[in-house]
Amino acid sequence: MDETHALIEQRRQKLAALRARGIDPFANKFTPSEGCGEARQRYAEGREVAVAGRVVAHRDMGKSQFLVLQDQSGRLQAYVQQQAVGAESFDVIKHLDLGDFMGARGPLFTTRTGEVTVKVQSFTLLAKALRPPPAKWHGLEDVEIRYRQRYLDLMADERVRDLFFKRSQIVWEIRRFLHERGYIEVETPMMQSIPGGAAAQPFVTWHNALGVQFHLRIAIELYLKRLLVGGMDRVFEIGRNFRNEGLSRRHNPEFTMLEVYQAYGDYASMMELLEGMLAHVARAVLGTLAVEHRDPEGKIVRTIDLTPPWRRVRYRDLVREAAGADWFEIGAPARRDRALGLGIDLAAAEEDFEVTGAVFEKLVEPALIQPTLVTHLPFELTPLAKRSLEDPTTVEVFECCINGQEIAPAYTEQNDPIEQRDRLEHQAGGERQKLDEDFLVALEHGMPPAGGMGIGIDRLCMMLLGQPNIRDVILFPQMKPR
RNA sequence: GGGUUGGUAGCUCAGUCGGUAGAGCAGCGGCCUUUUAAGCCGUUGGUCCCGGGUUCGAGUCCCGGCCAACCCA
Repeated sequence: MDETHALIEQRRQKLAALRARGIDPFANKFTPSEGCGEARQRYAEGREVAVAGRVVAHRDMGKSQFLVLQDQSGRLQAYVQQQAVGAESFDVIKHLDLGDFMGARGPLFTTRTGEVTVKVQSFTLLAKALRPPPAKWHGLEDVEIRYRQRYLDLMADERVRDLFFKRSQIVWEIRRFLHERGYIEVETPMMQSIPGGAAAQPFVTWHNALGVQFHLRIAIELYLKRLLVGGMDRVFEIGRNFRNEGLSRRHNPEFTMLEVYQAYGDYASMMELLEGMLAHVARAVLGTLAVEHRDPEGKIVRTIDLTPPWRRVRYRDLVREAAGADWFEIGAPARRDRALGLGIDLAAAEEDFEVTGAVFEKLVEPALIQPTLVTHLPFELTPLAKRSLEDPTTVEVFECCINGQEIAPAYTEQNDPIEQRDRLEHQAGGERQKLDEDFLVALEHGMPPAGGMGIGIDRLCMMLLGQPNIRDVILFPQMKPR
């Protein structure tokens, strides 16, 4: 970031030299006939093209030069001969820097080595780069620069570009899948006076004109349910949630959530929706339902099979497998002791169900690599779901775990306004958190029975794209300010 | 918050037992009209993260700090 570095100074001098020769180093416009990658794909000997891109390679051969231009569609080599453009223009090309943008016109041909190339007849300098690009062929290794200056990471590493193109496709295919099934996409407030729908610390902000405190939303849920009340039977929203928590390999304070609600559905219909959706997305974006995760050396470390139907298993059965078949018979104090004996930190677990929850989180969830729908969760964990008719100590809920992480919880949504009020009051524990009265009033107007689901898009992308760190699927992950 | 590892040229990295700071790439100059990690010749470039200490002498050893990654909480 040194403003006076010699390399930057050199480029500034080149800029001044270009201007002195009457050349505008930042042209207003150049209209390509096609992308660089497209020109290469649609090769025809002698076809005239106009292409533009960043200069990512420059090979000076004396009286001729090779450049490689890169744009979003790919790369195309450009060949410039002195006799074709004249000595003066040739000298401009000769002193181009890596990172500069240029547009070029000319016919396509194939070199002796088989490379599709545009033979430059004329060119336009589009943008002079005043700073050198980071690396030529090893990509960018400094992770902090990769995240803080993601544009450098993107220009240096094709794999990173591909990753984020794929993320975009994943979100696009989710939207397509839901639209095709009659779900409509909505947008609801991110600034809420009473943040609800999850148990998490919110970010606080302030509205000057109203003179009131707002919170950034921690979940979308309560607003989408209001829309169910209003008659929007199939709705979804994809958007940012904010939770005031620490950062980790799998937590970013702002993260993208899909929430989807289906009137006259339940948690079981959400299972089918989820299985169908992820199978569709994997097929469309990856071309397979067998998602391969590789280590840095390229060796396959695991393969996740998304072929429906997925394993369905009860919460209690998984806990018994991990913590002993008699886990639920031994009593709360013994459970606590045994959990500690299993090496589980119970500092945050006050209630008995939280002890079991810690066992699930620390021992069960990380082992669920293949897609698993965990059902019959204890009702204490989820105040917004309906109780199971067959076992009232559980709720009609599933948590979908893949790749050792919870990817999606889904409920049969609570639509009894009286029971809902009881549950929320109990969870709020008196003064600690204000109730969203407006939501409860909405429920009193009648909400159809419904299935609802939330999917963490970032974690979904981690799973589909084989990335172990959430920051590698978020373009600009949260960093401590410098 | 704890543990581990790391911080050296614009980038990627070496640096042995403590003995005057290195390579490749990039840059600059030269040669080369089908190269492609082009090649060949020459060359510029350093607060070795910061501050102390030990020593005749510290990139290297010791102490403290900052920053980062990973693991744990």
